[in-house]
Amino acid sequence: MNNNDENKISIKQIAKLSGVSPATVSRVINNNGRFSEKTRHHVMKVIKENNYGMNYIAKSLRMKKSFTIGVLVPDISNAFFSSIVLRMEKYLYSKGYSVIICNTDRDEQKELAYLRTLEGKMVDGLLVISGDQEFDPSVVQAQTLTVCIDRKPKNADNVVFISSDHYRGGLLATEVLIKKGCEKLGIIISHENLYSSRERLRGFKDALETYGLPYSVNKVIRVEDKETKPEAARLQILKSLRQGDLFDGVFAINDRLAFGAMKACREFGLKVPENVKIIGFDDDLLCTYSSPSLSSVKQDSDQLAKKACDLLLKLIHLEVLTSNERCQIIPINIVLRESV
Amino acid sequence: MNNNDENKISIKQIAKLSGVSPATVSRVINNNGRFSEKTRHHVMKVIKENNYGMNYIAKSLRMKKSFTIGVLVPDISNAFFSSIVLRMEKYLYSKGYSVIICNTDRDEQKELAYLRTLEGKMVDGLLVISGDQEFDPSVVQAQTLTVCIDRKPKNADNVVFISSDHYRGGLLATEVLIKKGCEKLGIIISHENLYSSRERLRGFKDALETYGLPYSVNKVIRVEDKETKPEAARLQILKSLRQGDLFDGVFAINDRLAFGAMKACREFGLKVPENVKIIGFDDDLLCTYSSPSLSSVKQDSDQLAKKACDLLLKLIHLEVLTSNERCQIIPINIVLRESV
DNA sequence: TTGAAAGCGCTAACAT
DNA sequence: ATGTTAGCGCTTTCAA
Repeated sequence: MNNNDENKISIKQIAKLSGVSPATVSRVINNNGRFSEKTRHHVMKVIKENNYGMNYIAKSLRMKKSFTIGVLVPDISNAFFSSIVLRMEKYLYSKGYSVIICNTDRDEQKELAYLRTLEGKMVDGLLVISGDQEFDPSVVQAQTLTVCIDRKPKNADNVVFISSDHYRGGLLATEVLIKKGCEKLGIIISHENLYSSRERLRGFKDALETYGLPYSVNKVIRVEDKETKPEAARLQILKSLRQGDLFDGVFAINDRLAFGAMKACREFGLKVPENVKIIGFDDDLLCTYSSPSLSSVKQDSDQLAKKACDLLLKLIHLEVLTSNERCQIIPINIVLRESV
Repeated sequence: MNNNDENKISIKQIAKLSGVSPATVSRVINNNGRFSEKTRHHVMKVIKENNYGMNYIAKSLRMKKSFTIGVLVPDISNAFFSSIVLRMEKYLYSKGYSVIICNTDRDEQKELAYLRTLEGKMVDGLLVISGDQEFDPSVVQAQTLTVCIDRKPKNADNVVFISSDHYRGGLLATEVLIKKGCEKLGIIISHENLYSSRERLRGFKDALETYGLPYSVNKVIRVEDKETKPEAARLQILKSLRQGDLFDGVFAINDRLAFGAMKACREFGLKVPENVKIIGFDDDLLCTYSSPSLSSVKQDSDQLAKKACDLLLKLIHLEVLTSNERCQIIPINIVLRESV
């Protein structure tokens, strides 16, 4: 199994060693027919013996296809994103594709620069996960196949869009709080220009309206965009509480914010869930292990990832997608725990 | 800014449009000298006007250099790994490299297959993060430059090794528990063939010895390798407790296990930290937000990532490394919180 | 069923 | 300072 050859061997050399032409070797490797069984056997033997490995760079140049997918993600260290990327990588690997990972940092310039690089590396497709602003397909070459996850494309025509039902998540989460008796609700939110954040907020507002609870701006607690950490949420909530802005229910736009909120309430002397009920979003693994355990809205990241990859592969194989396929909303689930 | 060209333009065409040769265009693009300022201006203008973008595949084939680094990681959805990968990607991007991410799933076959693919894609180097068994450099071509993080290379000669001081982490964590008065310690551990796990365990044992606490096998609570989730830890700890295996201090090999242990103790009626003190490893963001907050050993993932990349880049630039550089141990920190 | 040859877009040696 | 040319390793047309 030792592959310690200094110089990679090429198809040309395999051809010479096998006494056939490079074309035939290529046909054998790719199982393209037009060779005899006997030839196949012999060529394969030589390939094994010499530990030949395909040079995908040369293949890519010739075929204008890199067997590589670019994945744009704001920040891979985010638990939800990394779980999606994990799924994508596994699925795409099984289909013969590699994944180039691009942390955009929510920086438009970096995103743009990365797109240029990815084009230069001839990626066969783009998976765009979340990110500020709508994704503008005109910044990539028209032939660049793209699937957006949790991020609206500017021009839905050429780009596939797939998303969790964030609106419904916000709606149901808020409804849970209301049905548990909460009357003064707060929402804690960051990254408000994110499509998913806006949708969750919209769900929150609509729920309030449905149940006749007046929505007023002071119920929205905003956390600086660049501060997605629980600490920022903790401070903001504490500030609100100290200003006399009391609430008996909090919908946190994500679990990290929820953990920060829980801590703030505890520090302020409020008990969860007795005095204030809290629900988060993303169903982080640790929701079960906080005390009290945290209720949360769970996205089906497996399905999100798999569907996105499937659709991209269909595009790559030049299949025509129905308009239903080009825009899909994946249902969410509510997981109730002690915090409500 | 619209880049919606259907056909990418090549150096050859830029050359024709500029009235110079392809070689000159190449020189201008790569700033390789041997062209006049006037030519530069003109060529650059044509490049801008026609929205030329480098074809890195062709460049790679010619230069035998892909400006791409392969990153092998057991599971990117692990918080510690993803934070390292985030750092690596950012740093390498700033140096002009892209990152192909490979989840090995701790599966030797998948790892091997990926290595073949990466070689075929002519990656300029390999960053290997953790993983079972030692990394065997003989499974890759000799010229494949490799840096191992938290994973021992089988033959230290050709591969750079860089790791946190897991041994010291285990030692200090255990010491903290002992100094806080614990006398019956337990360690909860998974993935015991991981270099890092073994080192942490070794630190635990040595601390016990140093303080004259007899080490006996029943203090080691093992969690199935494939079950790294807190739930498995919770069940194992509960089982131990019910068997009458009481302890007043637990060192968990990672934070997830610690969270599970904390929950188990709570369920068994033990108070943390009054009855049992707990310390974890990795300093997950949520250590601060659990209740009680969790003490933990913090690895310097930023430095780990940066050093690993720096060393790899040095190898790529054919710099000779000193033996000190080829094997580095990064110090850890203990973060004490309520759980002790 | 097989082979010869062209060419993907780039760089680098060599020539001028 | 600039151009000519060969060739990286592969696939694919065309011819046999």
